[in-house]
Amino acid sequence: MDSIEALSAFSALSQSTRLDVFRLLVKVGSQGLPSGEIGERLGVRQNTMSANLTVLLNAGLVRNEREGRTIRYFADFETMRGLLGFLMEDCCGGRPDLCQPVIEEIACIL
Amino acid sequence: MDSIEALSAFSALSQSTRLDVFRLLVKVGSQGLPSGEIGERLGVRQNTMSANLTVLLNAGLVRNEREGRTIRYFADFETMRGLLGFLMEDCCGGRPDLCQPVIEEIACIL
DNA sequence: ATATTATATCAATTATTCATGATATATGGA
DNA sequence: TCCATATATCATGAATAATTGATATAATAT
Repeated sequence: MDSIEALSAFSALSQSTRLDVFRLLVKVGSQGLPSGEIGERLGVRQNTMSANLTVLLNAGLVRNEREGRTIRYFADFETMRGLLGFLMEDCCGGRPDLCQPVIEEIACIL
Repeated sequence: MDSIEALSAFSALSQSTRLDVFRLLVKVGSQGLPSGEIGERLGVRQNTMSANLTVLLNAGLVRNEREGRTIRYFADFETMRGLLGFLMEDCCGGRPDLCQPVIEEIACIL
C-alpha cells in the first residue's frame, strides 16, 4: 500500500453510498452480493450504483466475479489490511498503549 | 461513531496533505507537533496547512492544545478506534479468518 | 503601547465530484 | 436470431472542495 492507493481508498469511502456498500460487503463476507441486490438493499438507482461500485473497484476495496448475467461483488480484506497498516504505520513507537485499543476494537469477538 | 462522523473522517483522510499530517501525528504519538513544524516538515504553506488541520480537527481525527503562541496537534486514537470499529462492524460473522489478518496488520510488534 | 511571531479566517477562483438520463455491452433464453 | 435482463459507460449540469493572497486574531517580547 502506498500513498496513492490509500488516498484512492479513503476517497472511495468518503461518500455515503459507497461507505454503505463497503460495510454491507464486509458484513456478508465471503459470499458477496450481486450488484443488483446491493442496489435494491440500499435503494440506489442502477447507474448510480454501477458508478459507485466502479469507484470501489478501482480503489481495490472490492473485487467482483461475473456469474451468468449478474456480477457479484466482495469486500477485499487484503486491501483493507494494507490500508489500516499504512495508516497506523509505526504507531507504537514508545507507546503501545495508544495503539492497543485500536486493535481491540476490530478484534473478532465470536 | 456513526455514518456522518465516519464520512467526515474518510473525507478528511482522502487528501494528500491531510493524510501525510495524520500519519505523521500517528508516528510521533503522544507528544504531538506544533502546527508550524508540521507545515515545515511537509513543505506546505501556512494558511493551507491551517485549513487542512481544521478539516482534520472537525473530523475528530486530531486534537490540539495551545502552548504559548504555538498550537500543538495530536492524532486522536480514540476516533481512530471508533472509525475502524465502524468500518469492520460484524466483519467476523462466520469467517473470522477474513478479519484476523486485518487485525494482525496493525498489531504492535515491539 | 508597539512590534513580532504563530495561527486562523475570508473571499474568490479553479478544480473535482455527484447523480442522472440516455445509451451501450454482455449474457441467457425463446 | 431476437428479446429480455443485468450491468457499464457517456455527457452534462449542479454541488463541493482546494489553494491562495490578504487580513485578522492571539500571545509574547521590548
